[in-house]
Amino acid sequence: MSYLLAGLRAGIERALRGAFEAARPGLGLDSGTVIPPFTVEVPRDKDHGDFATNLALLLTKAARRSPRQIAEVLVSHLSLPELSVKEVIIAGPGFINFRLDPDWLHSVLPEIAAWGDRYGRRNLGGGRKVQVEFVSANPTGLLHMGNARGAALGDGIAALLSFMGFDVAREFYVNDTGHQVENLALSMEARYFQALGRDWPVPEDGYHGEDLVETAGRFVAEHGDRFAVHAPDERREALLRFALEEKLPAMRATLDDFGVRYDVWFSEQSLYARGAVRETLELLRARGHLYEREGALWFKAGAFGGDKDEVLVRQNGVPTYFAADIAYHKDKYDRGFDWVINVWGADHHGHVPRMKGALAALGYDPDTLDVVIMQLVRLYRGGEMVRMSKRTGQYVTLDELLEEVGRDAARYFFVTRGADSHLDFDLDLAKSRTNENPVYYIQYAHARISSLFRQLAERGGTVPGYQGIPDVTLLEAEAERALIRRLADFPEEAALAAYDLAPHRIAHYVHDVAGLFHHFYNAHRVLGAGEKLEEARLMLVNCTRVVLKSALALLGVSAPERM
RNA sequence: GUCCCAGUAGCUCAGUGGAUAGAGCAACGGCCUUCUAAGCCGUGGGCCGGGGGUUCGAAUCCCUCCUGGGACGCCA
Repeated sequence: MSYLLAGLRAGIERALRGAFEAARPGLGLDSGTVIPPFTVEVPRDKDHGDFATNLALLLTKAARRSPRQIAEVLVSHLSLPELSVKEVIIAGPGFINFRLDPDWLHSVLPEIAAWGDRYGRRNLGGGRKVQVEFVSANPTGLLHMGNARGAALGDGIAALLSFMGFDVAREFYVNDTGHQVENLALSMEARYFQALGRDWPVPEDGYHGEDLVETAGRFVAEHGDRFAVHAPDERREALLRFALEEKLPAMRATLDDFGVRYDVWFSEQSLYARGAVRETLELLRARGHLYEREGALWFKAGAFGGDKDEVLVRQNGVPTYFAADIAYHKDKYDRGFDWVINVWGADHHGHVPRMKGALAALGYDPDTLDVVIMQLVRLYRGGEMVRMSKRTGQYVTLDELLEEVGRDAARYFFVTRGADSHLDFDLDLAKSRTNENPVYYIQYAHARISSLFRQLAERGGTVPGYQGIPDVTLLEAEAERALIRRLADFPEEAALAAYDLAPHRIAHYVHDVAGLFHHFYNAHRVLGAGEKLEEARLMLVNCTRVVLKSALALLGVSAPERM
């Protein structure tokens, strides 16, 4: 709702609290009765007014009479000074409905025009530092569909929180050490010898992607066969370094093409290099949360809500991934983030309780860590599921997806569904240039408006803006009022989406706005509607453009001026 | 076996305590000498997986069962 509408809602809420207090004696409620957690919401059905509250329904037990009777008592004590509430009606089982003076809509467009591209922004965060970590793929190959969904989701969440006034940092955790990286080294070694004509198979659990064949080929071009005779450790080290120096910038470039820019690329290796892992282990040990068993060092995760205890240092003395991850999360808090959000694939959900447990063990509030668990992505082409297997190296990469369907469609499709729904990505739909495709439907609305403005400029006209607000009371057609009403929802929608860490709400909202615009556009002429009416409609159209553009920006989707 | 996610229109999914459950696509029927038809209008389509419970009120919360996916490693 517009800021004005939000104010009205807050005013109604206050008035209801006042009415509750005043109605205590009449309802036979003693002073110990607290007001129940009632809602003031916008009813789905327009006939039920602009706002409705369930307060009376929630008081039936305490007041021991029918909700409609309670509602009548409440309403008799209700005073709504200075609010543009036109009537209050008791309806249905006992809802109290508030109908606003319909003229309130007239204030929406001037409000949007005044805020411009800042319309919808809030300062709920007050500059609080929040970190969003997402993708964090192993630097061992190319980015796949799961990474892509994580990128779109994480970036969308970050954008929403930024819109809400948080100081947001986007971070990529680079797993540049450990078992997976060793696998990469061994896979590179195999591809290296293969390039030199030797029969040397890629390890069973190695990386079988074709990209390593090319990487090894470039290594040979640069270094020839001289590493063939080196000690294996040196050879693998050189191959690994070469691969990482190629893979990391490649992933960065891909994500850049996807419209995702990180503030920090955080190296896991760096945690070891500066002793952060050891320090964290010492801290946990000092707090009495570790013990040794069978030559390994264990964390008492079970005592902190985990399913079972977890190994932090193996028998062979090498810390586990989990140990490094704890050190990493401690580092996040040490850097001053007081809210930490991770976007993880569903295959990591079991990691959540022990990570939170580790934070609790270190003395942090585990509730300051939010982990958004994202379900898997399935690709469809021609109605058939595209089988993907990392082991065989057969999977569609993000690069290929961007090549095939383009950035906007990819970004939009990945955030159309809630994170905890499986995502079926229909490649044919995403790249179709027809009305089947929701991305183009929305972008088309923006392009149409832009086209209007081009023609207006050719006629020497200007878009009504900050000075000289036109007479918006002329916008009384149903299609106009419906569009204005929906534009008024934007700040509330953005706030709810941020609160739920759910960009898909914005995806649905912006589609809705586009639909209302197309409906309006088809029913009413803008240019040539008559001087006063044309001005008013231009203003409506411009405000629609502002909201479309802002909402699309939150999703990382462009707002084209032509299509 | 234990835990997590999902099950809503033919398909893909929104809606997670409110009043008569929505959208897109698909199906069917209309609208282009007029600001972009990548558009609009209309029609049909639902035991909200089954059962039980809590509540004035349940798609939404609880229990149980069924189905699909995922996790349960000194991998990450």
